[in-house]
Amino acid sequence: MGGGHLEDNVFKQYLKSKQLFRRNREILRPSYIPDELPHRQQQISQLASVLVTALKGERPSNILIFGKTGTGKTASVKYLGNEIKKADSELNKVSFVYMNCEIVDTQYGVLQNIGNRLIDDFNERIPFTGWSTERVYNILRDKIDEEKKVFIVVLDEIDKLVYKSGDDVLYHLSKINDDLQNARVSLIGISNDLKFTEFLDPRVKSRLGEEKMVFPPYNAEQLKDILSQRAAVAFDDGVVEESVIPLCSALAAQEHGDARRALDLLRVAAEIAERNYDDKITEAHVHKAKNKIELDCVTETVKTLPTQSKLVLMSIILNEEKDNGRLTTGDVYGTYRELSHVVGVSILTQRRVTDLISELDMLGIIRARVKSFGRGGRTKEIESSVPLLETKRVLEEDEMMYGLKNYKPKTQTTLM
DNA sequence: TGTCCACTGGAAGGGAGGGCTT
DNA sequence: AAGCCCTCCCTTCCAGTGGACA
Repeated sequence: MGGGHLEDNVFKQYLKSKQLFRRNREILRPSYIPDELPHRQQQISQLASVLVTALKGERPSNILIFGKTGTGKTASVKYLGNEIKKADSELNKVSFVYMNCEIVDTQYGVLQNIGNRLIDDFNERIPFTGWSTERVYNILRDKIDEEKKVFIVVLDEIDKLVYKSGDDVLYHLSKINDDLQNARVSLIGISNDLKFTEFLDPRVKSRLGEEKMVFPPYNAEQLKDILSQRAAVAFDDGVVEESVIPLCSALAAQEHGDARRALDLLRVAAEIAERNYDDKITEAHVHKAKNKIELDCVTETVKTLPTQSKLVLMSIILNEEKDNGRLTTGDVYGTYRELSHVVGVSILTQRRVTDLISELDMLGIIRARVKSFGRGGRTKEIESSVPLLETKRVLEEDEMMYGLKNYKPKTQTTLM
């Protein structure tokens, strides 16, 4: 490095740049649980009034909590979990087990997971596969019953579990108290789908929903309070321009009052500002953040798709690029067969591909609606709902798809 | 009014892949 | 090694269907 003037030194910008985050940026992550949850006092005290029974050594009623994403359900429950642990630290009569059923979504998985939380000895752990479910249940039951204790088991995203694996586990868990001599178990189910209880066995439904609560969405004002509270800890005074927090709140309020979204907007805006070496967070950063979040979300989902789904998605995109009117399952399947042949993977049946299409629809990557074309038959009408070029680029990054660069499908879709 | 198309989506089950048990 | 168990991904089979057209 020759003796350059500081002006043209590569480190110049770094030296000049200012650290925007005062502390750990975790504070702006939705998973962070602050000491106080604004605008959730009512829900928290209602929950507390039910759960306090546990501290008296008796079983609290089971609770079902409903509310859209980002309405503070998980945060409130975890917050109470911590409070209970504090209150119980001397007596140690209560155990709090939290589990996310989107990650653990099988009967076996749920039982195994709860069981292993209670087993310290590594050698006694329940293996993630191999045993019969009944055996896992028996171990779990015995383990729970060892002490006179109250177990509060939280099943977050419980609807996912029910849709995937039915209600057998819930049946057993909600009835486990009949098999216990000493301990007591109470369940807290968290769901953002109000209707999932319709899929439950009536007995399970009534046992699980002894208490029900709904978390309403936050409005823009409330979101502002939440953001201000966290921003005050995360940033120094004056770093956040005045209009930034109201803007984040307003944008998130449009998305059914999603606090998670509001926090993400603010955090990503700050990150963008930091990367640009700006010393303030402005509205422009928030708008950029909004686009980035949306695009990242798509990119991430597409990237993590299994190969076969990627091929199906690619087929849809290629067809759409040709733009020949409506796109049906048959068209997509035709192209899909072609592509699979080109890249040399096994070709799935149309039945299976229908399911993959439905999955893509559920992920929000495409839109697929069943429609009847009279004599033309009844089938899904498909259109992608992501930016074509970007998505295609992401798909092409997959080694599997190398052979498809610049590939033009041959299948002629019949024109309208 | 009925026909008939091009699928849809449920049911059942196979088999591979993880792993435990004896 | 043989015999289990549980889950995932997939196939086979098939009754069912909305609505344009004859």
